Amino acid sequence: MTDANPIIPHLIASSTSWIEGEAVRQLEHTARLPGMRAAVGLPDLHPGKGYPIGAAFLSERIYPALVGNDIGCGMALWQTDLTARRFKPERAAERLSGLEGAWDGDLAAWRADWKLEPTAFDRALGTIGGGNHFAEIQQLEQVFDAPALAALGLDTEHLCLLVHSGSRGLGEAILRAQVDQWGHAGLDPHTAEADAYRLAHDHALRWAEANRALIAQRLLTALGAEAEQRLAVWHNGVESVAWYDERLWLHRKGAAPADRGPLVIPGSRGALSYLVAPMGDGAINLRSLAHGAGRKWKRGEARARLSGRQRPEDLALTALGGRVICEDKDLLYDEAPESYKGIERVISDLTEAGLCQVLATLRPVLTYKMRRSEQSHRTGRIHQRRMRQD
DNA sequence: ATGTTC
Repeated sequence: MTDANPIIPHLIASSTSWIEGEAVRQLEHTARLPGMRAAVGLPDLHPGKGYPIGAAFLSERIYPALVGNDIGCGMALWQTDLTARRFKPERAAERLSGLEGAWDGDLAAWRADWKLEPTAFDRALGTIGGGNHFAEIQQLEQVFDAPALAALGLDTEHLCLLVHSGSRGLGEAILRAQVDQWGHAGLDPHTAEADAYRLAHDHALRWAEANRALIAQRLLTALGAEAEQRLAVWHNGVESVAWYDERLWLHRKGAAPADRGPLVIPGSRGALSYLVAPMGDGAINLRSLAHGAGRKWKRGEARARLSGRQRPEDLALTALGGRVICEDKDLLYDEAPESYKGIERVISDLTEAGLCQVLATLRPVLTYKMRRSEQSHRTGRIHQRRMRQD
């Protein structure tokens, strides 16, 4: 079911930027959905499961499948009290483990602080998850706008912590219930069904935000550090927006909001991240910016392509000198810098289009993705041995 | 992306 008179999607990328054909086809297909009013592909556009990632869509209807399973996924930045001069990455790495398991703190109090209802997925509160999610200690590298940095409460002496995670199994369950009941048809916003989805969606936004805060707290506790949150955005979600004289629904799928002040657009583990200030009125970019470098290779593809030239231990230390904790080999390869496009081009596409300016860059120092417990480590080896025999 | 795996 597609619209007879589709709107023309706008792609924000210079002519020499490489965008996968499949991603553009998905963008065009999505632009044909009924009620679609505008569609934009950002420079990190890449193929997703039916719908592209790195895109924003303005529509008369609400499309849960367009938001995807990781409702509320986003980035939050803290300034820590760790000083860059004294920080010892190798010692810090030794202290970081166990963030995959359930938090042993007072979950009820945490839920109350964040106005969360109990869910069947609360054991995952405070866990990073897989895919491109991470918690990363970063150091401000180059400052282009010192007053803006000071206004944000950031300084170059202290290390930052950037957390990228989402709503884990909760968002997945919300999407699955929608697709089971309604397929991909989308919801009329003036219905009880739409109200029910919005309620669950908005709860997942808060859950995801609370998750990022608890991840930060657990990591900082392990390091004996304290921090204050400076920036927080989500890049998967749908919201009601006043668009000229209409009320429409703005879907962001791997698209950062450009209407909530400065934000960090992270590169891969082997690249700088960019602290940017959005610019412009948001008309051509649907009030959205890229959410990262954008995947170049599909998940599951990287290990075969890379393992001949890079061993897992090579990937544990990046070109910029950052350490990476990731004891899942497939994940380590999938998230290797080579699996991603260059963040520099993504940022220059945005700045050349007049959509943001760079305030500062941040260098990755220590990235935590996942540590295996002793027990699951053994299980993993047994599993691998059995697979080899098959 | 996913208490991802039957």
